[in-house]
Amino acid sequence: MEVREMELDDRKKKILKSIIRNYLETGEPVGSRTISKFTDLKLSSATIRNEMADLEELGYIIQPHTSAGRIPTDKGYRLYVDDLMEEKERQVNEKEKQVDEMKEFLIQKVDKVETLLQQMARLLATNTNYATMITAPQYNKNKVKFIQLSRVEAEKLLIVVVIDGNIVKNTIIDTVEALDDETILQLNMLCNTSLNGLTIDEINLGVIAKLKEQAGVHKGIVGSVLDAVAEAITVDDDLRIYTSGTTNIFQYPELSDKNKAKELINAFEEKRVLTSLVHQIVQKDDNHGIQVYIGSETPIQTMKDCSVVTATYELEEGVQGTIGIIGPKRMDYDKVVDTLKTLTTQLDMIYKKT
Amino acid sequence: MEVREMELDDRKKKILKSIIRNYLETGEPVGSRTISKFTDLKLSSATIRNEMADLEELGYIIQPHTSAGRIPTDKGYRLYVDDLMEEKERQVNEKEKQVDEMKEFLIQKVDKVETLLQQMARLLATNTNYATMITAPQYNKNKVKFIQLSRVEAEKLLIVVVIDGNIVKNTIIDTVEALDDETILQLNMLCNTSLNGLTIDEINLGVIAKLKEQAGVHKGIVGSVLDAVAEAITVDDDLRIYTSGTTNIFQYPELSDKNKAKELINAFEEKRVLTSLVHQIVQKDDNHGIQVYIGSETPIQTMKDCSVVTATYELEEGVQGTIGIIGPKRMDYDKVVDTLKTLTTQLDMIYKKT
DNA sequence: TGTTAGCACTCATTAATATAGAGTGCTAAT
DNA sequence: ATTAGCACTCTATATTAATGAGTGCTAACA
Repeated sequence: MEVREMELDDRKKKILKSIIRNYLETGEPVGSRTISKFTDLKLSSATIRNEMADLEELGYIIQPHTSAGRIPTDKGYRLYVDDLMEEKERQVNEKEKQVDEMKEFLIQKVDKVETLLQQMARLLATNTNYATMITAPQYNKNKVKFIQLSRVEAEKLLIVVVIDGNIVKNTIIDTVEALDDETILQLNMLCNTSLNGLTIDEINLGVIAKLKEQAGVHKGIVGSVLDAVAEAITVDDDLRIYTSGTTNIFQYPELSDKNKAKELINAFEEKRVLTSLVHQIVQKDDNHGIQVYIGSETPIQTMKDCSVVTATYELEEGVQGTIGIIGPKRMDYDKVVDTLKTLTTQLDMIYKKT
Repeated sequence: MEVREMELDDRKKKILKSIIRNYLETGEPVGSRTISKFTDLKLSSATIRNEMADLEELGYIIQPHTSAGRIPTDKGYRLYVDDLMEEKERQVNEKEKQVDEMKEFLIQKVDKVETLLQQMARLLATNTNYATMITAPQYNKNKVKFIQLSRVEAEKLLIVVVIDGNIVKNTIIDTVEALDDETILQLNMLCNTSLNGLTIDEINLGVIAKLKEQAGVHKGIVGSVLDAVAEAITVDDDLRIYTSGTTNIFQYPELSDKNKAKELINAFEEKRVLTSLVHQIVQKDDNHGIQVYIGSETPIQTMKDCSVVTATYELEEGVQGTIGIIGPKRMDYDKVVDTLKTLTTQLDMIYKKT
């Protein structure tokens, strides 16, 4: 047997691409005869068989069992996504239709971001037939715009914080003693003068500690108020994840095994599991930070039989969130990436203009 | 053949009860021999067979196929729940343990009601092995306590509404023209004097329309502000449903058929579907409004193969919500009812005391 | 030297068949 | 009224056989 470096020449690539394409559609192992007819290479099945043997040796495809066709490995998918996949020449019609449908959704008065996100998730899910998730925007880089304290009961204080992007957060706290109007006014002044313009990150870091020290006569109250402010602006970022179409996974036999399905759907229900998909730091590129995780590449163990595609969206400067699409490894990468691009672009346009 | 009214005598009841008990445990059709040994009636299987034939004729049980045992019909379950079911003599230990576990959860500082509800749902789900849902409290009967308008940007107005139970709702609206401090002050006065103390229902009914008419110089702005207030207090009550353990249904073969499972889980994901389970008007009885829907009795079509048990809880006077447990028709009714009673009582205690 | 036809072989899927067992309904005896 | 006994039904399970898709390898070919 001749020992030499095996090359992934052009023909092999074409064959691999055909195999993957075919598998993406059917979900069945694909054999040499199919490829022989499928491609324009005019090669006999026997030749294809030889090439396939090579591709298997190179680790791009694998046989589920001895006398079956080949299916792509994670490595194969990776190559496909990185090199082989072409921007699909989708009919403009379809694209337009999709965008229209989206606009229709968006035009319905969605004052609450939450509603918008839930609708987006649903739209994406029905459009792609995969499971989707959208995180609420992270505001940590945004600045506090306005703080207001007001008494709602003798010993209860309402704290409202507005941050860039006009996100409102609030808490009600118990004050140990009743506060008179004068004190509340002072507290208001203090908070606004010292916290406005700071980002949430900055506030959490240490400003509060300093402020507490500086607090004069109302030391105790200032402390608890500041704590409450800090909490109000930090809390619950991890909870706000909207999902949809989780039951779409039943469409894909390779995922709808009872145990797998249970685990997967569970992950979607326990949304905190999904947080590891969130892009922590979003580098601004024109690709909307699209990332493709194939099989075991994904950060979530229970999704090792899936592929995950994530993108970032930006409602306003600095108000960003993550969109994720989760499907079988044989997901239609072209379409998904394309859809995500369209969606994020669209969002940018709609919201940036306003 | 003798024609006579068939009686559901005591022995038949005992047998029916045994059949159902047994079926609840195993999920398998139960045969005459089993019952013959299971009960203390000291009857032979042949006798049981005769009785079973009668029970079938009466519509309480049915044979899935000719040579199988019997399973209860919805009518059978209904009789069981209404008449045959006894307060199970659960070991106090277990009950205590359960409550303790619950308290442990509750003691963790759960300032946000949402977090509490989500945790409760989860706790219930793991405890019962069924799917659970909890609605956020409805506040429609509660009164507006406090309204505050403040300017966050030149032409943006923040509206904060606090209602009984210290629920805070807010919106930001665009004002057509910039408002000066004086105007805002006036608006504040107007809202507070005319809306405070009214229930949400009342406000929605017609107060706003009247107010708009009375509005003097700032007619336009008053209108939009009031609309915003109305919207802030109405919005999103239907969205706030927390679910957990939906994948538990996979444990029950009769539900884990792919299509059924898909439909069911979907219903849980599209939470609005669940709203029909909410008790619209809660009559105050010591049974916590516990209701049992068996099979086709349930208001939700997709759950016609399930049973649903609902109860109401009350965090504070007038702040009520619904808890639902959804499982197979052969759910452990005793345990579920019992658990719900314990939970709601416990909630009442914890929150009423404070 | 790369390509192809041909053939023996493997293995999953499907269908066909047999077997075992649970449970019933009915009859006749107690 | 109750029960033992038996023939009968129907599901579930295991066994076997048949089918066919697909491979790897060899030898012939351009």
